[in-house]
Amino acid sequence: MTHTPNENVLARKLWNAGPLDPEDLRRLDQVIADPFELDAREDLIQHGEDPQNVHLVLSGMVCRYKVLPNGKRAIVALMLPGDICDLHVAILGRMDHSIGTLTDCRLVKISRRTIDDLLDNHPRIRRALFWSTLVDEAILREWLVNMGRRRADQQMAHLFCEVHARLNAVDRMHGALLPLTQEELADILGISSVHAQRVLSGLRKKELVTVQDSRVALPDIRRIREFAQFEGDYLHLGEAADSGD
Amino acid sequence: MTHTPNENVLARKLWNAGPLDPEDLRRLDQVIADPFELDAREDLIQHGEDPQNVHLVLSGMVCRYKVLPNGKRAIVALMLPGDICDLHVAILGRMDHSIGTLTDCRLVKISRRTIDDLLDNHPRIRRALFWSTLVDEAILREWLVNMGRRRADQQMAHLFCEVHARLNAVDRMHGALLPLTQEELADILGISSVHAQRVLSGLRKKELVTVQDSRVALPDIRRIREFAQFEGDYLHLGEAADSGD
DNA sequence: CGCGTCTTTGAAGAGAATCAAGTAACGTGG
DNA sequence: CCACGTTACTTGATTCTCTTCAAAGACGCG
Repeated sequence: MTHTPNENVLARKLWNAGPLDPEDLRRLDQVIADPFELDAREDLIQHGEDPQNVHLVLSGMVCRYKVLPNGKRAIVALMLPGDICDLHVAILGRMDHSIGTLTDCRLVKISRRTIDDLLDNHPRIRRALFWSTLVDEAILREWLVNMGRRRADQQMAHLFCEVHARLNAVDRMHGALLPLTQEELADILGISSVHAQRVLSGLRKKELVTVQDSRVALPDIRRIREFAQFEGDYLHLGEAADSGD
Repeated sequence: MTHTPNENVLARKLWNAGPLDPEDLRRLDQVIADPFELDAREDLIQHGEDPQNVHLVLSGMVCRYKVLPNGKRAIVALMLPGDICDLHVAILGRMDHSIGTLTDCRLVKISRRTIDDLLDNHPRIRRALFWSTLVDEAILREWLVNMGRRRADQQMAHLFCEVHARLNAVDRMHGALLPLTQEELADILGISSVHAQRVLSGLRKKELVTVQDSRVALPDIRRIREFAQFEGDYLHLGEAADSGD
């Protein structure tokens, strides 16, 4: 359907916003030319910094988080392959939160100059970047609804559905997702890790998820989507988000 | 300090992103030339629509909301004078939520064509619009933290502090804010209206807020900010957000 | 093996939802 | 002018979800 153009995850992600020209694709290939590796649980940027680079995820999982005065951590976004972590810094300046890896990652640094070039001289890419920012916002809105209005079990199921759909949009994946500890899961959902454990084992008992070495899989997408009241439209991925897998 | 350029609330808002040229200001004056009025509790756009216009708030208060299968409403954003309600539609297409007024409002419709013109041909305005989108995102992140991690009384106090700071950034206001019913307040905070009442009267008892005909005022900004653990940096307003009033 | 990290389970208690009544303020029509 | 309906606010009692504290089991690793 929306047949992605190449092996460049950034291009694949932005392709969801609409077709790009071969010239755009070449530019995007340059952008991801020089990746580097990072272990799990390392910070990319910390609150208050004013970094000169923007980061793109090629593989692995990265999160935005804030630490509260009482020491608790709130994870406010999950970045998957193809996601740009912090377009902010190119425009907003000082970081109002931190960014760190959850798993081992392959990443690319993009300079502010490159971002400015993409925004100023490549209208289709600019539009696509704007699109991805707006989608990020839509995801935040859904997380807000999720947190405020749903019980923890539905909320957790909803998160799984979302990650599943987002991974599908950049890379048809086969099998497992979410290499998260229960504490990280709790920090995303805004619940205690003890409760996260109980909720997760509840979902397992309902056979909505299976877990193998702290990796979650969804054996029956349709059923868990129904349970979570998951409506993928907010991801703005076209049919990709709606298809079972 | 950041002395706003004129009586145009859109220009004032965007001025927070950085200075604009006289030419930009003239263009923005054209944009808001033809306002219209709307009563409280009217929908501007509903979930699923694909509208041809974007809306700007000149006065009053507008909200984004989603309605859940169980009939409950979740308010996921508050738009104040100077805020553009739905840049989304110009880029994302189908609405994934609804937008409605909370109070009587003065608004402006902006056509998609105008938005495209601003984005394509006015680099400083484009940058400012991008800035405002990223600030909206930052606000959502803070709401998410607020909802997930703070007790309802701190959460409510935090909301009051935010609205106070945002109103100050476009228009030094004198006195009252938030003409909200307790049910609307509850729909923002993700709590029941009964609990909202108890929490509000708790804040009143602590003399952190005063209420007159369902309008909240903050008699001692410094004290309520401390209570709410409010740090205004996420609003990216420079000193405007930090000053008491 | 021992150590740390993560997971699992139990019991007690706080915060918020829900259900239920009752009060206050306001506009409307008789 | 008052009875009435409507809407918002207030209060109490009960129930539910989740937290906190505590401890024990599982797993991987030097």
